[in-house]
Order: sequence, then C-alpha cells, then structure tokens
Amino acid sequence: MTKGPATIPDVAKAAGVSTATAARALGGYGHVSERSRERVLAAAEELGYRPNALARSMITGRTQSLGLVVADIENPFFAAVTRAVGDAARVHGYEVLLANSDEDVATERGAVRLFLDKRVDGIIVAPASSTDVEHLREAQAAGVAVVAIDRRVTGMAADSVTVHNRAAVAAAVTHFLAAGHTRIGYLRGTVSPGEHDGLGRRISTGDERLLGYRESLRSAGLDPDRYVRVGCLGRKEALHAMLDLLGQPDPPTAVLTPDSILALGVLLAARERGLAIPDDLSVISFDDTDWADVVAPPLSVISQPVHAMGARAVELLLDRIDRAHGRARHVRLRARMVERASVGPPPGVSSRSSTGNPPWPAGASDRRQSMSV
Amino acid sequence: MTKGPATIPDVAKAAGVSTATAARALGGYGHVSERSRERVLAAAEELGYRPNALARSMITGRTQSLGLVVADIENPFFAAVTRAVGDAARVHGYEVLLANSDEDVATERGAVRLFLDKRVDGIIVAPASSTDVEHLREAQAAGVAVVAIDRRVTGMAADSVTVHNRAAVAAAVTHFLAAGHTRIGYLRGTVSPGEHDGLGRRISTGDERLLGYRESLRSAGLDPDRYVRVGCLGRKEALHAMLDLLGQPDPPTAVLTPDSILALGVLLAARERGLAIPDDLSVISFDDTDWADVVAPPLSVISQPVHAMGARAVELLLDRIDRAHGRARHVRLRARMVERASVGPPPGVSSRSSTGNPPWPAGASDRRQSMSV
DNA sequence: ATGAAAGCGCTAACAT
DNA sequence: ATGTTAGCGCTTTCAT
Repeated sequence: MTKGPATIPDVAKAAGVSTATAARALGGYGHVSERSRERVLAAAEELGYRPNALARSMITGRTQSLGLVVADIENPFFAAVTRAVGDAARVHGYEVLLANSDEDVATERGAVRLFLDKRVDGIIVAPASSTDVEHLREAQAAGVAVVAIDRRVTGMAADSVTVHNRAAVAAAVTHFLAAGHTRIGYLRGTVSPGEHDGLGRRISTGDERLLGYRESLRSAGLDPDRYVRVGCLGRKEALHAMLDLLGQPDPPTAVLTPDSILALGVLLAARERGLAIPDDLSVISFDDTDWADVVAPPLSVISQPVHAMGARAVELLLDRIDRAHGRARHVRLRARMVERASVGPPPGVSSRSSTGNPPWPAGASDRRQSMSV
Repeated sequence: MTKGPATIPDVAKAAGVSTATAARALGGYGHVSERSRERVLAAAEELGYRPNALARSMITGRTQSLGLVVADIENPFFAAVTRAVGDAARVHGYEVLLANSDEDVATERGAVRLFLDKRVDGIIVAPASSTDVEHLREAQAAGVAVVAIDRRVTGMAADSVTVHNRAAVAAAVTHFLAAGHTRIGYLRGTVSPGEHDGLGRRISTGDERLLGYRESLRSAGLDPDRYVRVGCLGRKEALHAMLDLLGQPDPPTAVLTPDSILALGVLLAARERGLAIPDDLSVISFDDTDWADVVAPPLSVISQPVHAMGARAVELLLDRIDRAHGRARHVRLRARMVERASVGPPPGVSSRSSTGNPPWPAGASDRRQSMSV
C-alpha cells in the first residue's frame, strides 16, 4: 500500500501461492488450477494490481506499441490516417506513439530513433522521402516491422499502402478534358531541392501524381509542363503559385491539387482574382475533407479511402511482426472521384451560367456522382 | 552482433571498462574520465549501441513519455492541440502516446488504464466528462501527473488549461446584438444523457459556453432558452438542429456554434434553406480552422490559442512531474474574436445587400478586425 | 500444477 | 574515477 503499486510478489503472497503461479494466473499463460487462479485474481483485485508493461516487455521483447510518423497531424488527410491507425491498433491491443515529421527527413529520423529506443514493435510511416530511408532500413534490420503509408519507399523491402495515384490523377484530368479544358494546371506539394528534371523524385506519391498528370496531358496532345508549379508546401505557397499561374498569358482554366490544403490556396487565389468557380476556373482536389461539400460551390474531389488505408497498414504491420520474413507487400487502394460542382466548361465555351448566380441549386444534392479510379 | 542489439556490457567489454563506467559515460551521469568516456563512446558508436529505454525506465521510474487523450483527432481543434503537445513534448525529450475517446468516458478510462500500465509520466486529457473522473483521480493517486486541457475537471485537484469561455461567448453574442439581432441561436455539442435542466453539466467548457450565452441573452432582455439546441454531436446533428431552429415561427437570424464541425452543419442548413450569409443568417463559430477564411463569406470566429494551450499544458505537466504536490493551477487563456464577414444586420434591418450578390468584395481582406476576449 | 531461481538491460548504492 | 553488486517487475526454464 505504501510502497507503490502492488507487484506480482505482493499478489502471490496475498494469495498464498508462488510468484510463478500468480504470474501465470495474471498473465493468462501456462497451467493454473482453477482454485489458484481464483485466489490470485481475487488478491489482485483486492490489491488493485496492475501489470507493469515495462517489465513484461523486457522479457517478452514485445511492447504492444507502434510508432506512427506523419508529416503533419493538422492536415486532415493525416488526421484521418492517424484516426484509422489508432482505431485498428486499439482493436489489436496496441498503443500508438505519434510523431510529426514536417516533411523533414532529419526530424523523421529522430522520431524513428526514439521509437526504437522505446522498443516499439513496429513503425508506420508516411516517409518524408521515398529514397532517403536509411533509418527505416536500420529499424527493419533491428527487427522492427516497417510499413509505409501514403508513400512507398525505395531501396528497401517495406510493405506499403498507397492509392492508385496515376489512375486517380488521370481520372481528374480526363474529367477536365471532357468538360472542354485544355489549359489544366497542377500544383505539386513538395519537390526535392536541386531537382533538375522538374519532376521531383523524392516522394513516390508526388511523383506518381505528377507523372499521371503529365501522361494524361501528353496523350491529349497538351503541353505537360506549362501549367505545373512545384514546391507548394502550404496554403500560402499554393496561393502564390496559383496567382502566378493565373498571371500568365493564357492562364489555366482548370487546376488540380494534391491535397485539401493546397486547394484552399487555389480558392483564395480565385477569390483574389475575382474568378468564379467553376465559371472562370474549374478545380479538383485530392482528399475529401469535411468542408469540401460545404463550400460554394461544393468541391469535386478525389477521395482517398483513408480509414481503409490506416486499417490495412496496421494489418500489414501485425502480419509482419508475427512473421518477419517474406517479401514486401504493396497494397494499392482505389481512390474515388467525387463529382460535385467545381468543374464546368472553360470560360466562353457554352458556359451554363454567366449571370453570376451560383450554378448549383440551393438544397441540391452535393454528391452528384462518384466513380472509382 | 548476432545476439541482437549491443548492450552496456557489450560496450563496456569493447571499451575495456566496467559496465558502471560505460553506463555513466553513455548515460551522461556521474564522473567519468575523459579518456574512458571517449573509449566508451567510440565503442558504442562502433557497436551501434542504443539504450534500452525500457530497462532504463524500470530503474528510474520515468519513461519520458506522456499520454494524450483527445475526443477526436479529426476535429481540427484537437488536431492542433495534439500538434502543440507533440511539439512541446519533443522539445522536452518526451514522447506522446495518443488516444481518441470519442467523448466516451469508458473509452477514455481504457486509454488511461493502458497509459498507466505503460507507465507514462503524465497524462494530458480533454476529459469526456468533467465530473466522471475517477480514473483520472486514480492515475493521480498512482503518482502520474494529470492535466486537463480544453475542459476542467471537478472533484479532484488537476491542473487545467482552458480559455475564458464565458467571455468569449459573451463577445460573440454582443457582436450579434450590436448588429441588431435579437433572435440568436446556440448549438450545444454534447449534453449528458438524462439531463433535466437543459443545461448539461458534464463538460465544463460546454457549460461555460452555454452559461455565457444565456447570461448575455438574459441581460439583453432576451429569452435565453428559446433558440438553444443541445446534443449536436457532429455535422449532421448540427444540420438537423439548425433546420429545426429555422423551421420555428420566428427563426433565429444569428447562430453561434461551439466548434468548426457544427459550423459546417449550420452552413449546410443555410444552403438547404436557401439562406444567404450574412443577409439572412449571421454566424459565428468557435475555432479558426484553415477553411474559415476561405468560405464565402469568410467566417467570423472565436479563435482559441490552441498551440499556446498545448504548450502550456505540457509545461504544467512537467512542473507537476517534478514536484508532485502543490495546489492545482488553472490556466485561463484568452480567446480572440476574429471578425470577418459572416455577421451582418438581421434581414429587413437596412440589409446592405439584397441583390443576391456576395456582400464582400472579391479580393477583400478576409480579416477585418480582431479583438481579445 | 506449482515452485525456485535465473535473468531481460539498466541504474544506483556502496566500495575502493 | 572506477568497479562490484543488488535489484526494478516480470517471464521462463527447470525441477518437483
């Protein structure tokens, strides 16, 4: 009572059995007679016994905890991933240690290092870099399971959960093309410093999306580079990039953004230029955030199955913890193009509304169509 | 090399010193000669030694980790709190274990229990209930520091970090009154089941806000109950509650919501009813999310100093970990009323716009005024 | 089925 | 300044 929480010896003593028996009863392993178990459990209850997970982990080599590294928990996409990972982890008796990398590899490295010191059983990471993954390889070498989420890693065999990014982008571009657009912009979030080809290779998902964009534009006979801006780290950068794009001789009439935060920058730019959506500018964004169907007009988006992604990542991780070897599994999930009202024909091409009134009826369903891509 | 990661004995052997010396050099405590320390560090580097935080914690009784329980990480307010707590924790060498309670006390209890088993040094919690806190009291009794964030707890002496909710709400109501409104609605998030007085007592912050609302209305000679709806757990519930409010004989011309998610419900309701903001309905919401200044019209909000709240909570927690006793400290931070464009005079009272055109100029500054409350 | 004892990796006296 | 030793609370042989 006075010497801190009760321990197994305390319980054993109170129950009149050996520590081994008490431990077996409490831990639910080995053989214990019904009578012993009852006495032990009663004594434990009485003393308010709680297992010391630290001591247990020292022996078993398992901590029942996993580390999660996301770029920024304030990004709704990552918040949702975190939610999903947390839920799935809990179901399987795991706890999650959270870290933000801010898209910085050094920060991520530090977080991973601490995770290893804390002896997590596995790490789920949205890597700040798909190529600079030495620390992840080391974690793996140290016997810690690693699964990449949202982005794949190269140079090591790690499981991953991502969406079909090229297909998703292609669907969006196709949607723009079908509406008659030929000047289609793309805002890329990050890009590696000193990248020469204008196609950052750092983050697989960024690459895939840009690649998908360029492929789609090229096969439509359009210039795949003209309306691309890279390095849009946040809302503000996206705003400026968009204003820049809009300031060009033949400005884009449609634009695609790789996440909801950059979409806000685009909306801001449109407002600043007095551009109506979709009459003057059509937009599609990745990630179906809670405000996407509330803004006017409701935003057409590419919805990623975030919760499924998190859940799958946890599954892969647990599988990997059980049987460390076996080749890496790469799960690709399908994103969904959700058509709402932010895409219309380009200006001057039989615009369905030139009165300045909202092109969608009040009270209209905000989810007009949805297709998997 | 083959027997898992190097341990202190391994390093000691390689460096030709005792385990104690190696431990001292590695742990940075006690006295070690320069020569020894160098040899130890070199050997450690060579062997890729990493401390086992588990073993260390067994001895020191400190895990350098803290548990954080929020209602829902997908709520931008909590995401920001989590961000801030994570940042502050990292600066002080702490890691954070995250859990979502979904506003459910039982879930919270389970999370706290696991945190205790994992021997966290402290817990920061946005309690699902301000009164049902037995588990938090137990944590405290077990020597784990507890600080409440966003909400206070009763019946136990726990530090807390909250904002001046009544003042904040009063500022919003005053703002509405000044614009000429007399039919001002309020959507309350949660309310305890079986609550009779219509004023849920479960969550201090909810109580304070509702109290502030009622006080303000009463002192303006208005009915403090007529336009209140409780139990708005999410966007959908808020939407329905708002539609209900709007369906009344003399519907409200202004409404206040306690978080950004409920605000979305209000915006949805307005759209469904074909109501223009602020011409037909004025709105103010708690929490300045990233989309608040992007929607049309930009939303006037009560901005909570989320990052400061998280940082302060961590400070209080670390203080408490160092010196467990001393009376509880209650930090009250000031929220800021950010005026944008979602508040105008009630309909029919010299409306500045009845053409259906947006009442704010394109490209206008979205932050018109800001005052502390 | 149960007990005695060893030991996980580390720190903290206590010696020297 | 450095080494020796005794545990932290638990699981796990190995006996019995």
